Amino acid sequence: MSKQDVSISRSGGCCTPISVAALDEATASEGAAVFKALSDPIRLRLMSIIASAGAEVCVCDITPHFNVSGPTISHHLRVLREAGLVDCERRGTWVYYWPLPDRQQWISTLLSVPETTALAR
Amino acid sequence: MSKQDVSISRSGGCCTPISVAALDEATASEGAAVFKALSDPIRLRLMSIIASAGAEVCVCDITPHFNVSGPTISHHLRVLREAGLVDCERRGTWVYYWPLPDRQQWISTLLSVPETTALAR
DNA sequence: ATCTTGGTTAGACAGAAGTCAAGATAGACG
DNA sequence: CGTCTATCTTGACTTCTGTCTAACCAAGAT
Repeated sequence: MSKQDVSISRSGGCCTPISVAALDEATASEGAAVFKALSDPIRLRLMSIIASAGAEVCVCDITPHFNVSGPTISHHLRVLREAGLVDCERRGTWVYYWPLPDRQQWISTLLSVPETTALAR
Repeated sequence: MSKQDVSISRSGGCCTPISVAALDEATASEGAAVFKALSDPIRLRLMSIIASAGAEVCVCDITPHFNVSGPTISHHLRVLREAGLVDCERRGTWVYYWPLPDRQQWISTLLSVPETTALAR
């Protein structure tokens, strides 16, 4: 098992990609939890809707896009929230969601493939 | 050894991050399947070991790092293979795995946060 | 206060997923 | 050929997950 300690500081990066160094168990568990939150098609679409909106999104604008019941949407939103990918706030009658880009950027960087590694084999 | 279909449907502008435009259902399902493959701590560590090795990795070098049985490792490696994240080949007595960076890079880009979007709120 | 609308929580259930033991398979070596 | 080693597959078991209905809570309107 080759254990390389090459620590690359990528511009805009916030962690070492898995292509560069193997993850320790704790980081793997934490990362897996975030991936699990995105491992459902509905949640991934929810995340993309919220992240691409460029503003807070009302749940009432989200629900019509899906063919599942309201409680199911609510359940998926909670999973995204508990994974640290979004946050929400009730204002008056409505609840608004917005993305938390830090977590999203973290796992994106975790998966990024540096050029040198991408050419391996 | 095994060759699943790893076609990436680049429908509707493939590498557009979810922060920029919402995903269609098909792309969301495809992306969610890849995230699901990485949603287990053992699989994420397997992926990082294979991706960071810089060379093919023998299963016999992987198994000792984990506290689960051989069949379980084999099962997880199969999941990664069917997700298009790794491929393998038997040579003699041993089976070697190597990363397929395309899929990995695809979802990394999918999650990337452009500067302008990252500053939203 | 009561009703209405928007959203979450609780409970239940079917199906999916992770794990292991046992058996199967593939190749190396006599 | 048979045997040994490394790995995968199968089958069973247990736990987890996605979904629903029903009930509940929060805020505004009547």
